[in-house]
Amino acid sequence: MSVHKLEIAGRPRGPDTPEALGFRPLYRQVKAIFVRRLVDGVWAPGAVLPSEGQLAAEIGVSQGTVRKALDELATENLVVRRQGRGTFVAEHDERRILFQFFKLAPDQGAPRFPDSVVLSVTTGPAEEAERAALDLAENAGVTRIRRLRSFDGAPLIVETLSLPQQLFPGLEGGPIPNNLYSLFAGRYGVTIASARERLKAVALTADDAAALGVPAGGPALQIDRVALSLDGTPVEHRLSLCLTEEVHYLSDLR
Amino acid sequence: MSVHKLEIAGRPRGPDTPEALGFRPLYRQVKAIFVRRLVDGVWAPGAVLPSEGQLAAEIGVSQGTVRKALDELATENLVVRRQGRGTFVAEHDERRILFQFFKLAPDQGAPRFPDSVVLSVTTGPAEEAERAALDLAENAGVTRIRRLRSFDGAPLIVETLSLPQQLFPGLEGGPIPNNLYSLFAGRYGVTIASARERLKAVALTADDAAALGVPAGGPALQIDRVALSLDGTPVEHRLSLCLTEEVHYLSDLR
DNA sequence: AAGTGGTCTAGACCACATT
DNA sequence: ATGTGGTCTAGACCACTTG
Repeated sequence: MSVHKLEIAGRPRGPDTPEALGFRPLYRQVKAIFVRRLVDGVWAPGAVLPSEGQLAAEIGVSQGTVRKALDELATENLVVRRQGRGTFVAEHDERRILFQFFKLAPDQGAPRFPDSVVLSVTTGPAEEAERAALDLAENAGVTRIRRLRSFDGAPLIVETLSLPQQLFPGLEGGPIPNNLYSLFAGRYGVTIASARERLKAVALTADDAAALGVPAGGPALQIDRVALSLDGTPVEHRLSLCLTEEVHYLSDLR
Repeated sequence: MSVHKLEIAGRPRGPDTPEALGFRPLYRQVKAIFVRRLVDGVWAPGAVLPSEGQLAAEIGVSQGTVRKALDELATENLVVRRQGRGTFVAEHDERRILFQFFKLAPDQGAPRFPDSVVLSVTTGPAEEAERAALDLAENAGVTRIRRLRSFDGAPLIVETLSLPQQLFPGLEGGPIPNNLYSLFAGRYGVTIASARERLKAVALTADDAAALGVPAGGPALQIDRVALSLDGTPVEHRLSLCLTEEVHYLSDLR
């Protein structure tokens, strides 16, 4: 059993607690403990967490406090709760990615995952834009993956990913699977937790148009994505160019 | 004081409760009561709700149950909670719209709200696409607003809104403010609660290009929005065409 | 000082899944 | 039957805002 230093030990907050540092509720401290376990891989994707009661007893708080911490993790899709079964570490299976990270859907028919063909994998020093997006040092290196993604053989997306070499060493050596986030988690212990996408409409360059097999100059949806890991570090930059004749990007505003 | 029929009166659920209808927690029933009050305008935008304790006493449940209902409403941005002050009905002020419903932001500089110039306001029978989007009957009428939106006089968006005449009678008569959602709430008692946007990259038609003051055929971001009211009814269809040279659409994936 | 939402606890019981 | 998460309650206390 591990030992944790909670800012507040037992029940009432002592008046000697430094109040200048701002108030931090117990359940957030507990949540931080859990996030740490996810980051460290103590709780690996797919695994079952101990029950609420066990966690409460271990850490020394009430079950309700553990519950509130787990509820927040569930809201952030880091954990999945299933009544009667238990609480599980979220996995990057195809379903989840389709739901959470892949917002392009066919105008007609059910959402699905495109096939991928890798066009090239290269390594080199990070460019200015990549360093900015990924928060890298000046001498950092990146691995770049360029690939074409299709529905039933019809080219849909041509995209270039930039990944920090330090985080994903040897990536350029092996095969590149279609589901990259699953690879990141399984081989490198890096869990993608969130992403921010910036969208523009652009005219296709000759190069990109050729890759997609369409005339140059036509409109394409450009998606500039930065994906963040569990601890908030940017770990992937991805520039996608999408043909949107029979496909759209879905954004729910709530 | 109003009277509510809760499926379960006191504390324990009797075994005679029809279980085939599925389980519906108390706090969701309470939440439904609150939503009804919002829909009916009993609680108008900007107003303060009674305190948790008062609501609990009135309805006959514990404060914790009221709290959970209010928490969900707060998550859905229907209500705003402020510690020490109270719980307020959410308003469609410019800040909220900018944060929740306007996802276009300048590449450089802080997010802001564009100016609008109304190009035309017309009424007529709903077309096929409008009926589908707004779930209208075959003989229903719509009011269409076409307007140009700009940053500092630089045209950014040309858009056409379609609104059910039945919901917004007389809309074509008066002036059209920049903040439509505020008008919907104030004049028609219709609160926009959520929206679904479908994005594509398209080539500008001669007509749209002329409105925007750019050459025809250039790329534009097409945003097809359907906005839903509190009770889930589609109440607005909006087709926007945006120049994204110096602006992007922001989408957070979490 | 008083009132509000926010946190934390302890305990009871319900719904769900598995054994 | 057992174990899990989910709901509901009651009460205490904390943090924040206002008079």
